[in-house]
Amino acid sequence: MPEGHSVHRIARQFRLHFVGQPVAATSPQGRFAAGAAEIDGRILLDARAVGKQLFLEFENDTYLRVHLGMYGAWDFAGDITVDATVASAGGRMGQTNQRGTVVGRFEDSLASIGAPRRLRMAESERLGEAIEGFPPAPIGQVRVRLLTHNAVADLRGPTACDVLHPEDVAAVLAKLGPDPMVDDRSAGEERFVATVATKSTPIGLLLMDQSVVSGIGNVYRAELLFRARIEPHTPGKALAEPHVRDLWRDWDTLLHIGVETGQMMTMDGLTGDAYEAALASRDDRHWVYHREGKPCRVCSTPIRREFAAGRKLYWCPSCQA
DNA sequence: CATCGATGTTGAG
DNA sequence: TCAACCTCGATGG
Repeated sequence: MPEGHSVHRIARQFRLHFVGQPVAATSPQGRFAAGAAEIDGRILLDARAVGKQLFLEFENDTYLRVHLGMYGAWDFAGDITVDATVASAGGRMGQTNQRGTVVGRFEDSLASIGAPRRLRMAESERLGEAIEGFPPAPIGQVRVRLLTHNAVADLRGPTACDVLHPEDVAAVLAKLGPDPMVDDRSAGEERFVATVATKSTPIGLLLMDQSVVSGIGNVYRAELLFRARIEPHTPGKALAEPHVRDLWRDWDTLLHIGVETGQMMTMDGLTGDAYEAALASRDDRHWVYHREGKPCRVCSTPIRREFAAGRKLYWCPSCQA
């Protein structure tokens, strides 16, 4: 269940360990057999994320486009190294076995390693055997397996997984708003500011609209609005332009932090005991997200929650007045 | 063990 | 507006 930062980290993992290699593509689950056959054996040329979408570019103008949606995840195994930024952030992305290979789940850096925690016994045994050899046997419903001579990536549960050609890729990209990791910094900001200024839609919905800005999900939405002290129902066009610019720049900041740490760090402004306490609780490390009824960390007013477009929106009615 | 809900999107009605 | 998609961790009995 990633927001944009996770997908950028996945793209980086593909760049580090798969780009430049011929890739054997299969669909152990069978549901993507035809698509896998199209890319099977081709060299991976590039891996890029735009918002929550991942584009793997193969030879012959062939792209694999993946959107993880709500449940999707990539599992990497083989000679996958934990990069320095992950290690320094205390991330537990991968677990090294005796032979120096790593099995890591790439939903985000804090996810459990190697296998779901509640594997059936038979699956645990299979996994144990699999780690000893390479490649490991696929576990569960693997939509796509991408395999090089020393690394493997398993995709499960994606919302979207398609083989595309350049014109299709262009069409997808055309529908996406700016991504601070992709677009030129000021160009992205100008696009975002200009779009928001035309919309009467509440800013709380605009931030979730991938055609307005790419990569923001429900957590970052709530946290960005709190950090900016903006009332979520405010129409976009009613916001003062400097505030909209600040929103964009804060998204740029949080996204870069997220990509480097693998965590949705939104309380970097906290210090001392409050920060430690927040980090100690994995489920309560944000300003307002998932904190309905709890006292605002700034003013102690109970955090409010409502459904907006089918998603839970959290905010402090006092700080974000 | 059964049930629920989730960091998301699409398409039907 | 809402169900479907599809997976798994959290929760409760």
